[in-house]
Amino acid sequence: MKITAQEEYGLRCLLQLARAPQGELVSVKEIGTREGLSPAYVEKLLRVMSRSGLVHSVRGVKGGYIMNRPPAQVSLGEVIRVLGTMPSTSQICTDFTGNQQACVHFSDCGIRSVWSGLTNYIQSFLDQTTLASLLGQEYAVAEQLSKRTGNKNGTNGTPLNGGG
Amino acid sequence: MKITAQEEYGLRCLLQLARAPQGELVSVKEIGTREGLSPAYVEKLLRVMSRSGLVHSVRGVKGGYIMNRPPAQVSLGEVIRVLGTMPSTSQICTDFTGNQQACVHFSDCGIRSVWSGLTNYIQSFLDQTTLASLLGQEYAVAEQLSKRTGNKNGTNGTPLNGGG
DNA sequence: CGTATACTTGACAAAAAAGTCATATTAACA
DNA sequence: TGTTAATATGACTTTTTTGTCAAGTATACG
Repeated sequence: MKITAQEEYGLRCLLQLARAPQGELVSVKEIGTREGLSPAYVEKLLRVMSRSGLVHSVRGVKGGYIMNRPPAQVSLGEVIRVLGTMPSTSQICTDFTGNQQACVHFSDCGIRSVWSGLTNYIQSFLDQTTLASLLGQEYAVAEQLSKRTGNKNGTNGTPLNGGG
Repeated sequence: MKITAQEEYGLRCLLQLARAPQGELVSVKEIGTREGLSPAYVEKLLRVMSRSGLVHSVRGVKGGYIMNRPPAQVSLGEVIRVLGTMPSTSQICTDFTGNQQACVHFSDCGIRSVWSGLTNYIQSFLDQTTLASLLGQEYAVAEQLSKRTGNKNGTNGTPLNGGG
């Protein structure tokens, strides 16, 4: 069970966009500097998200990337599905390289059921988490209000779980 | 988010041992045949589990592999921790190759908290699932009873989730 | 226009994971 | 005690994933 590099770094880059004031573009170079990643790599990750409509890009001098939807309306599940290789429930076992007979046709294959159960379980966690919540509740609220008050910069809130 | 090959195939091999009648050794060759995997690969996977005490090996002519504990007393979580590279909560971000400043010291790193929350969430699912339950409830019961009745062969039961 | 800045693209290089092989060791059994 | 069947091990090859590069295209601005 593993979080892939593409998911980890892709999410980091996306959060940089999520943190930017509404409507403001952020350049690849800027994100690279903030996250300590090479611009070429950041570019690659952003491109994946751009192609799937998660972010929007603007070329040319003053160009950059920007989120297509506000962070409160994007779930982690969506991001991970775009960046990663999370198997959809229906794909479980279809790319198994072993004995398909033993896997698909016999009823004593205990694997499919756990993997699909686990996958659903994880998806439900991810789908219930929005990017805004990752930036802290304060930020999420600030975002909602920003359209009215003009206060744009959320600093930090309570994390989901005090990890170390 | 990905289930690694080692986890997938390692678990399959382990389940073959779990299905074997109590006290009976199963050879690598036999497992390979049943799962459609090469003996060399099965060997490698079993070795990992052997070194960490999940299974026991017996060399020589009538040798083979056998579980160290009954399937009802082994959790999926334990198996996955042995086979895979699930990050422990404390490791989250320590192997991040980017800007550690941005990750560790700033409070606006929303990553650590989600990853550790997600990791805990997954672990709790895995820790609550025993190998016996993967073989179907009937089997789990049969196992418990086998010491008294001598009925050793559980066939199949209801999967956790009708995946496909 | 021309130039500087930024995204776009596909090919490539490096690293990690997956899977194989040859060889050594152990134990049963005739 | 020699043969056979099995595990043990580490080096090796292949495949996949990560990450880089160089050349191209679009846009702002002087």
